[in-house]
Amino acid sequence: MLPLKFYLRPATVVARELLGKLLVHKSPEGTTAGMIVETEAYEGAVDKACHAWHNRSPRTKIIYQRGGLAYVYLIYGMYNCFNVVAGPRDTADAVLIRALEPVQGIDLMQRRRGPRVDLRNFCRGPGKLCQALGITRAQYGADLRTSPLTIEPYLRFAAADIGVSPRRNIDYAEEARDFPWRFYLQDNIFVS
DNA sequence: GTGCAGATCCGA
DNA sequence: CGGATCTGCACG
Repeated sequence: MLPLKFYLRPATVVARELLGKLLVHKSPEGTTAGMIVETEAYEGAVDKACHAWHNRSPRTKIIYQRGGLAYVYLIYGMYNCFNVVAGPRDTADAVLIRALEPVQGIDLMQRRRGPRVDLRNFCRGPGKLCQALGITRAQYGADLRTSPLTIEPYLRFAAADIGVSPRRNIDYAEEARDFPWRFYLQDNIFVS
């Protein structure tokens, strides 16, 4: 379990430090887990790409809660995306988990993703990893320190191993489009 | 009430 | 490159 303090920092800091951590989901069907290899930070105070930017709605209210909770939303009517809420209460920070390296529960991931999908594509993309781990909006608001959906320490990487780039698919976000807030493990084949 | 765009994925 | 499929929000 990561200490609460880990989460009570800006999304840009948490996004970097989540790399190499283990995302674990203990579901009724079994346990699946993967190492976080790609993240994106969203900071609502200054970030037009953030769902909570000037927008406190039933869907986004969790982003204004303290860090360490799960923000899960439905995208394009079909896929779930999983975020880690960051920062203290009344900040609008969140970290989108974009890709995992599968670690545990490979068989269950295969069943959830389909028989023809190969290991490399189990968790390469925010929608795919939610499907592989069985994460849905039922986990909206889950406390990542006490619920079946948790994040654990796993591997540590040096700053030189971490790549930085603009975020994906936010062309609408004007100047925020170019913020270098996507973080990933260089040379990891599971990065999207 | 209606219309539309979205932090995606898959298959042609 | 287009279609799937649904929700939140703007508009009126």
